Amino acid sequence: MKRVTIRDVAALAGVSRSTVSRVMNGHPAISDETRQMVLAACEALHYVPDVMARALAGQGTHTIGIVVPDSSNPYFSALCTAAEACAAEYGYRVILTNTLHDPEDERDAVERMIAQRVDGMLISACSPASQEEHGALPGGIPCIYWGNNHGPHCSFVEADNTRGAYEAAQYLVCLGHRKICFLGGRQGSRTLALRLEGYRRSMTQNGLSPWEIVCQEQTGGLKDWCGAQASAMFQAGIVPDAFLAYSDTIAVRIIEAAETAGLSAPKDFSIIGFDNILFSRLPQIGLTSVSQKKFEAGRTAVTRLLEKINGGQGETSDLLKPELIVRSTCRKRKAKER
Amino acid sequence: MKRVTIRDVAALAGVSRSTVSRVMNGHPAISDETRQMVLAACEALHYVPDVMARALAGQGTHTIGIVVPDSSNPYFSALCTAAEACAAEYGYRVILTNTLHDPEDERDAVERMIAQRVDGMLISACSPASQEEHGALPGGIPCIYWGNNHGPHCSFVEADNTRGAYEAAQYLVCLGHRKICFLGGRQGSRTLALRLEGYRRSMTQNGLSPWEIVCQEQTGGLKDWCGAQASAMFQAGIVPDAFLAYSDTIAVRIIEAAETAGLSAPKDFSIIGFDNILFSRLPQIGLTSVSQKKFEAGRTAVTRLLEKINGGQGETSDLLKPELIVRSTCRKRKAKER
DNA sequence: CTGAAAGCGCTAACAT
DNA sequence: ATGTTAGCGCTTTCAG
Repeated sequence: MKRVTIRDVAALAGVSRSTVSRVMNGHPAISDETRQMVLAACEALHYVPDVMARALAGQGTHTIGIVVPDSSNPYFSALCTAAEACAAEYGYRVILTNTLHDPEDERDAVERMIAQRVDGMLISACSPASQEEHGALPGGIPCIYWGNNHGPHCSFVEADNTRGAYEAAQYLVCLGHRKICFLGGRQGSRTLALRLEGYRRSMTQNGLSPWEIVCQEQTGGLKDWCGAQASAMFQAGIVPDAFLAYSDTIAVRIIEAAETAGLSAPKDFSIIGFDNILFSRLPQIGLTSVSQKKFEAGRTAVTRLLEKINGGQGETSDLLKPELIVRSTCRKRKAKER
Repeated sequence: MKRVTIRDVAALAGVSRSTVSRVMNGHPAISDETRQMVLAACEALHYVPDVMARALAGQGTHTIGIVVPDSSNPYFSALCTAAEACAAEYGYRVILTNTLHDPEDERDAVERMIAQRVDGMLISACSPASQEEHGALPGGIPCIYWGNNHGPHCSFVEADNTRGAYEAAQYLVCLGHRKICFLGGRQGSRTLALRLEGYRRSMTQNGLSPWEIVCQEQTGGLKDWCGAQASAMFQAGIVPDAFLAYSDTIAVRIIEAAETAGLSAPKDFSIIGFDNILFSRLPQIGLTSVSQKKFEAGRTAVTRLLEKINGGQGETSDLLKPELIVRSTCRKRKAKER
């Protein structure tokens, strides 16, 4: 079955190719009669305009590129799905790449997106450094950064992480916890920096000392690393009053490690995660978590990007207010326990 | 920053455009000297060949299209991520669309993929009917169907659902359960049909009567629907010995509904899910599940697709053997309980 | 080994 | 209101 082109339609309808093109693009100056003819021909032939050719001829591609570290991570998965759905509403397609947290892959991905002539990009960089490295590349093509790992001078949509971490930490302090351990995140991540900032502010304000366990390696499985750290900790008999985990997935790993060591939350320690991903709400998990409003973030990012694509100028920045979803992994520490 | 084209490179290197093209494509008949020149020029200009133009000129797009019902579903999310990773290894990009289980969206998606000139497609259809409807469309472009909702005469990669369901049901029977309820799935889904087949075979073999609760509506949230069914059931005081849930996500909903009604697994009933998704392994869930080897499925599908793209003929079919992952949502029913 | 020229499918002035 | 004519950036015979 050969590809059906605009010529075929033109031939069948007995008009010129431009006329067909005009009909396809809703050009006003077309007689109703010919429009019918053409439409009928399209129908008969199952004609679908070739996006490549169209793009080449100067129209946009109606495609937006999404670059994320790992779309199987529920957090990104939600973001991507929301974005895809929102983009589809506006007639945009989405092309997706995972960088697996590798700055080199990230750079390649951005280049390939450009080669693909995406009309715009949604990027969640590995780190501000990696973002700045390829920041110049898009040259003109609109770009919104997702999450917090971006350098200065660019448009972004991010959750207010500092505030989220601060409020979570305050909550733990109010519950009477004093030895509060922040666990997880990769050194160099701005998200991490922001969350640590909120955490530290709370610690300082309450006269407590920060206790931070952060991954220094730049590649490899962060979750596994964190799980191992937690295990080691419990094995050594060290149990904080509470954990502020870098993410829900990490919180779950910590809880897992704890179970193995015969401990559990909230009995032996309280724990809060970040992101409020899908399974945190399961009664069996009931993880108290700082919610990032992923769906809203996905939509906002696409909306902003589309604004830019359609001529919007200037840098935009959306700071989404996080929300502490209280469930059942934290409990009040009684005075005598301290 | 203007787009840099092959002319710019040609000009800088002092050669013709064809020569640049040859270098870019690793054509053998090129003197080392000119190759160096050209490569240097590319480097200097940050030249990246335009994928659109290249596609238009007859080369493939090195893009594969993925059409799934819902990529935020952990099952598809895993599949997509595996596929994306595998495709990337071979230098292929991936473009993704969610159909949200709407046959019309599905058809549109397939058409758009064709318009995008994808070199091949991975499709997880809503139902065999919807697949057959657009089955003719791809006309020549290679296509692998994922999962079980495909009609006859097409290449596919699927898990052996019948066997999986059969073995799961047998396991429940061995545990001493007799009132075993199959809950979930959408009428018309072939996956459902296959699972039911396995379930029924086991029931019949053991002289038990099937008890099936299946969603008849063709759109809308399946998970919510199932949750509601389970709630209604518990509210009415009906509690099976065991559930065979259509999927893990549905199993979790059932468990949730149970908790609300003051019941829990495996105390009050046993339950097995399908898919062994990410969170089923969490100790807090510990859901016994029929594992679908999603990662392997993703890779196999891409591999087969690439074989086809590179000239492979004929229909392929991979039936992946499922595996029952025993965790802690099932228990032996004591004789006196019967 | 390299260049010139034709064309992939479509759009966008410019004519008519 | 419609047809004509150039390209868009690249590959690919076909000559040299």
